[in-house]
Amino acid sequence: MSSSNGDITVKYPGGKSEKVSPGITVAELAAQISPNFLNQLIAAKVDGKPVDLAYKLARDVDVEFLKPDSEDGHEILLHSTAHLMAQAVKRLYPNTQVTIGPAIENGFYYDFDRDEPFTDDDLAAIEAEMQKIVEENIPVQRQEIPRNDAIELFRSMGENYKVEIISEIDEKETISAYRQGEFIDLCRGPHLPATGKAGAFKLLSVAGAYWRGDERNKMLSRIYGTAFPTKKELKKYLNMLEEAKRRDHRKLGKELDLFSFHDEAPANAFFHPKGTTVYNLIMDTVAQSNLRYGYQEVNTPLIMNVSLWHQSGHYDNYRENMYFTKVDDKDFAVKPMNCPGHLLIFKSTPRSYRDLPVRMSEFGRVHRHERSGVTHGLFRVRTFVQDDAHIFCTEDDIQKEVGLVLDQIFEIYRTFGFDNVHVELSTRPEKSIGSAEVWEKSEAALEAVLKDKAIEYKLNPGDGAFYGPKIDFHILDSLGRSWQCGTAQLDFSMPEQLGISYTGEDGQDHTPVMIHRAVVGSLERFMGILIEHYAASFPLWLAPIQVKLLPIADRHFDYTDQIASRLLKAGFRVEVNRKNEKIGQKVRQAELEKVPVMLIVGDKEIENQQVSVRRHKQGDAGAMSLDELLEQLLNEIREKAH
RNA sequence: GCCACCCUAGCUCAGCUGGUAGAGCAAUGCUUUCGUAAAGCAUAGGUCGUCGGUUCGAGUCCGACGGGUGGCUCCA
Repeated sequence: MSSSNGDITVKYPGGKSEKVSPGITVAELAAQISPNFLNQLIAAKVDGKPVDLAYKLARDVDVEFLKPDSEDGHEILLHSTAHLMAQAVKRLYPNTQVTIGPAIENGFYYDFDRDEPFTDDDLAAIEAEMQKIVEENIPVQRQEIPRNDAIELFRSMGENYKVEIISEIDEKETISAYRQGEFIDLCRGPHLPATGKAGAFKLLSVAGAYWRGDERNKMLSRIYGTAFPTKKELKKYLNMLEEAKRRDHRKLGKELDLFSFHDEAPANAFFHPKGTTVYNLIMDTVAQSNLRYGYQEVNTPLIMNVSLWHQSGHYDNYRENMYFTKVDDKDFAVKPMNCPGHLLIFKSTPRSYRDLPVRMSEFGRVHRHERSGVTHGLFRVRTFVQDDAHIFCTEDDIQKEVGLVLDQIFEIYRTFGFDNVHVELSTRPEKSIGSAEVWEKSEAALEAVLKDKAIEYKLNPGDGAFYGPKIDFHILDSLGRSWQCGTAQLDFSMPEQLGISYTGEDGQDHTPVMIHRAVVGSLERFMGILIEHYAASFPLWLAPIQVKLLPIADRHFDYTDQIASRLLKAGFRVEVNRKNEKIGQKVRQAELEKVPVMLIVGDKEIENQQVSVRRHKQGDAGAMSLDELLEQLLNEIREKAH
């Protein structure tokens, strides 16, 4: 589509355009602006498609130049660094087969097939070899190869995985490979123009991974790494990883005596007194809120006859994750979810439309047998308590009820210091039950709620549960990590399955809609998230020990005890440090324990009938009377200040 | 479940190529009674995850089991 004089038109994102001769490469185009500009580029997008700098323009196109600090550019940088690593691996370990090596969020990986899997100790050598290849500054060249030639090429190199991949590529697609020196890899591209363009990189870990993620396939050896345009950015990322490690709830949980794990009950948390305090505070916060939002709390058995689980469908769909037991020769199951129990309660009495909506909540302990390799601290355990609830209502109530659920969820997240929440709406999956009409209606209802409340959300088409669409809530913690916690799911299936009904205005029986909802989800997991979010420096209202009293010398014990007992009576969680230590050491201990308020008591305080206040991480806050302090602290707690 | 790595005192960790355990912190005792992130001295504490094997001899080598850590969707 070139113009009459043979030139083609190139349009840039800013709206500017120019005419150039066909056949010009992206690099040449950039060089016209300035050689220095070209030097900053690593690739480009032509008509929205990422291409190499060597890409030749043949017709009128939109061109966007890519630097490595853009999102698309960074992805290319990561991908090229993966190739760089593969080249280094092939140099060091020639009888290794390469498989795939994509860019991922925050990094890249490459899977290798090798008799001897890689260990952490190999990483340094591979990194050094990568650095050498960067210094060699080898040009990276794209080659388009006819299908059969490509198969022949990779077969002759003994790269059987590549051959397998090629044979699965769509007939219509062009097959391309990228060569850098002696290394050639099947790849769609684009890539950096030369290895010298690689930024700062680091190899992070090795892991096993199945070929194509399928556990029936061979286990390959995967190396993870990351790369950034500059050393500074790499360092920033590595610091963030260090910070995450420092905040790891498993580490802090042990250090601060919150909980422990034992071989006698793998992947099940034992909460110590301090951990139990935080755990109960989370539960109380939700329970209080539930009351305000019109929920009625219930309590259902842990173990129920297996027939119930046949009825609910859990036996067929969830059996692998359930615990079973035999009592009096009858088969029972330990509940993995609370819904069937709630349905039994609903069913236990005749219900009228006047009773709806029924909002039934339970802090229900569930047991799920997670596979041994997937458990992780408090984040993934085999028994946990859900702040579960089920709302039974009519189809017309859906919008209003879901609206209330949303309000409550946002309110509670704010209380815990999470202001940044992502919302996702998932719609009908391919495998689903229920009529198209009901699905449309309920999806529309959920969407209407979100629009009505002007909540931004991401749509996940086809990601809903088989029984209904859902809204998921992800909170962002202080390190910017995202955690899925709350959920609101519509369910048209289970009420019918268990035969629950209410009498309508028309005197007929109707099946109510059920909304499953959880705010914090798993209390265990939420506590883990909270620990990492606050780095265990909990706000006053959540801290397991709120006030630590630090007498200067033994003769101050009596006055200290008086203060302590007054604080206890006012409802505070208090400890006194009676060790034979200097005040500096007592302060240090209290700081390490992350106690929000330290009270130093000595001769001066006794004489003035005061306490000297020190706040965690802030330092000396001066002396004041106990009454003054109490007012301050009680106020802070009432507001649940962060 | 699968792959790699790890398991030594309450905690964090030393212990080289096998010769039968060590530090710091914590704990306890004594001295000290001290003003906002570590006082001094002393004492006690481990069948080196469990079981089996190799060896004259195993924390150390081999195997099984238990527990843990990082991974196992992100498709050349």
